[in-house]
Amino acid sequence: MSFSLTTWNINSVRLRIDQVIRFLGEHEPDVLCLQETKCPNDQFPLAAFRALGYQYVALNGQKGYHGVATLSRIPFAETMIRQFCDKEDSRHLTVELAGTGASNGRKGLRIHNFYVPAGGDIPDPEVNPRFAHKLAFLDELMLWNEQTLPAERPSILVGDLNVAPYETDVWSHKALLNVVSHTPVETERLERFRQVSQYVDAVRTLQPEPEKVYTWWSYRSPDWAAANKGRRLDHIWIAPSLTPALAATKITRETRGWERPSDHAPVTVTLQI
DNA sequence: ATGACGGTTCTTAACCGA
Repeated sequence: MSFSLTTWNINSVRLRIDQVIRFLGEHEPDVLCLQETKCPNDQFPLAAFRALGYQYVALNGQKGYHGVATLSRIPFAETMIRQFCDKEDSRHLTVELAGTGASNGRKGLRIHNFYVPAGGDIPDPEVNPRFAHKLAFLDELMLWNEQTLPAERPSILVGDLNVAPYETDVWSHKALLNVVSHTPVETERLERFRQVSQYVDAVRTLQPEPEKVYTWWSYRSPDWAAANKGRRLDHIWIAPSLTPALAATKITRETRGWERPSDHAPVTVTLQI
């Protein structure tokens, strides 16, 4: 059976609901994980998703900022939200898919949806509290990992991790070394977390370095497609037990060219389970 | 070539994103 999942930082789900619906109609992933929904839960545009068969919805939204949502054609056995850094912000949501575990003695498939703090402008935690928050969030992810033991159950970790970890994840490694999202203190933390948790970077498995791979292009670039000064900030990591099932990954760059787009492109993984 | 932008808010300027 084929299973596909898309992660997309939509930068306001209400403003871009028509684009989300268009994407779902064209690509039909089984599960969609959104970040930066910027939408309180009671204002989430549920009807549009239900009409396309995404009946199962888990929300962690707040007003104005951040916000994650997971929409699915497969029922959930469980949903979980964890707070990070003792803040009330909406940056995490885990769902466990029903029918993927207990009946045959296995642990169910969990999907972890994250929106890691952006980190502000100055890459110095001493003078920039946002960067300090980002580093603390990445440190806390390591502790979270020890409780969830992703190597021991089928799981997928996705989201806007706001870090471009490898040299060919940015348009210029040299130019961005001191730019938030690609500084060594961030990239080393993220890579350490991934390695300790034993997650496999699905996109880089199928598009290994040194190929340049991006998922985000700044709004400020006047000709984003020609300049192509992107970064790979959005990620899909799969548990080691799922790697034999990894069939395809796709970054749908064309949505960045739609009218009034998100600055992030959707990233999709397909597994043959 | 980190901005020439774009989102939200008890809006009309401030804040945040990355």
